Amino acid sequence: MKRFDVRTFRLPTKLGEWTASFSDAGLCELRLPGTLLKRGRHPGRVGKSDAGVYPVLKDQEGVAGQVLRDALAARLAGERIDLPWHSFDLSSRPPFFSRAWRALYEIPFGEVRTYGQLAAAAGSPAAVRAAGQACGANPIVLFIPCHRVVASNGPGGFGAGLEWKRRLLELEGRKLDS
DNA sequence: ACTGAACTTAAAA
DNA sequence: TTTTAAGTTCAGT
Repeated sequence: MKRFDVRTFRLPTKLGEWTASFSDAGLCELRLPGTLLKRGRHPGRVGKSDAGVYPVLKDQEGVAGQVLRDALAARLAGERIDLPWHSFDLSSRPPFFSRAWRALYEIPFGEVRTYGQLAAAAGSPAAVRAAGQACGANPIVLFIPCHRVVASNGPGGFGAGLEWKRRLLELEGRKLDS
């Protein structure tokens, strides 16, 4: 069976240069400026920037590309914009992660949940640590809102750095504290 | 095949 | 306040 190819693009925004990857099935990765895909797991982990290696996503890259550009710009401007779940390509991911990401997607704009609540929503109430894993492994930052999950006692962690978690929550009118 | 760590948590020591 | 056990996945050995 032919393996579909993945095309990666840069997306310059008012908040730095993001990176997006598309497979034939849809958006399979969206990461923050200054983060790099760590092979296998932990996309979004901090690493050397690879800005410049990929072409800039242009309007003529197709509907999916335009939709993503517009949605990203809108979100960074504070608008409540979501992308349809079916536009993501989350194939071949471990079962619990898939359920956790789906549960993340269900968290409304501007609201937050704890890792415990996420684990329960994903079907395994005791898998709180795994919930953290799933957040860290989230391939589509922002639109699968792993930034809306905080620890029961504090802010919790964030692969790309807590600065980003705070920034993304502030875009939704939330302060990262408690 | 095992072990430890990972964006945790609640309860026990 | 510190320690521990728990569910899921992956990296390292």
